Amino acid sequence: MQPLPPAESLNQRLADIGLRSTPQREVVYSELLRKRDHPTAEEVFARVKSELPTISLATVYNCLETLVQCELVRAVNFERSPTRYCPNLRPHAHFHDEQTGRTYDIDLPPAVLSEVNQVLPAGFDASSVEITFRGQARPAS
Amino acid sequence: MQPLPPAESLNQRLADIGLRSTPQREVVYSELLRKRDHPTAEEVFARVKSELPTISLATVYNCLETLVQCELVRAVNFERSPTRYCPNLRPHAHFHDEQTGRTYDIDLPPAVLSEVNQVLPAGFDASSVEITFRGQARPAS
DNA sequence: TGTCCTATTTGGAATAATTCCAATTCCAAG
DNA sequence: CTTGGAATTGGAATTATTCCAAATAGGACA
Repeated sequence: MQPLPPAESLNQRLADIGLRSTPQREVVYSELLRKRDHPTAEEVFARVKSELPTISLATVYNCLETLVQCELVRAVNFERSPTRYCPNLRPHAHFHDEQTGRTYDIDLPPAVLSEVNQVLPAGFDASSVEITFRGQARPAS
Repeated sequence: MQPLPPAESLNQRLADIGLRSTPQREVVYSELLRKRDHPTAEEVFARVKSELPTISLATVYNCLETLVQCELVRAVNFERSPTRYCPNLRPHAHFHDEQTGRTYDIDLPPAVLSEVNQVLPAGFDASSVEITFRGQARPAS
């Protein structure tokens, strides 16, 4: 029950949903894993160009969308700013620092998650819940 | 400690932050209160035109932004879809029905809200938290 | 190995929501 | 009245993203 190494798990997940493994998908995914600072598509694009100089922005968007479908990556939205991408698979909330714009992952204990889900009245069936804080961060770490 | 009637409270809030009361702001606000279905700016624009035929879309955006500053209205974002506006001042989460696109307010008991806020490590000071469910709704009401 | 078929990538155009801007218009105070 | 700042207006600009049609790339199979 160890997590698979990234490349393994990517190839596996792609195969699971009938998609191919490609250099573009691999590079985009490993870039997300390398620097987990919730980059935008444009930022990922800039970063992967050194590895794959001919990659296009459209492909970066495609790959990111594919990774989201594979459930290896979460798309995160703050207000109207560009979508950011996050390869953290543990249940977590996001904290958006209003001064710096930085985003932090906040682990969500199962107990809290289940209490949150209990606020839903009968007839509401949630497939996902997203919790987003905004404020000022001065993290110890 | 009764809530003030809407117009009162709007004029009050505007005055508090040094802004004027205008027909546009009043009409936009009362339209939000009249049909609380989380309309987009375009939808508000369409609805207020009968009352104020010369109002412009830019003004609707301005007014909505002003109401948000007054803290009489919350801006709600789902993924990348257009911002929706919500005049519900009670602490609540949003439930986004993936089939119909409809949005429901879900009351948040203070206990849940405070438990959610407790997941924040030291050094994280949240000014607001937004909880969004996605899924399928078949509400009793 | 070569061929074919389809998935994928690519670049550029198109779209959609929102913001910007400069020119009026509107008030409210003096 | 006049005047100064606030607010509104219409249209242009911006930004993130999606769309699209053409080119490329891989894998299956003869």
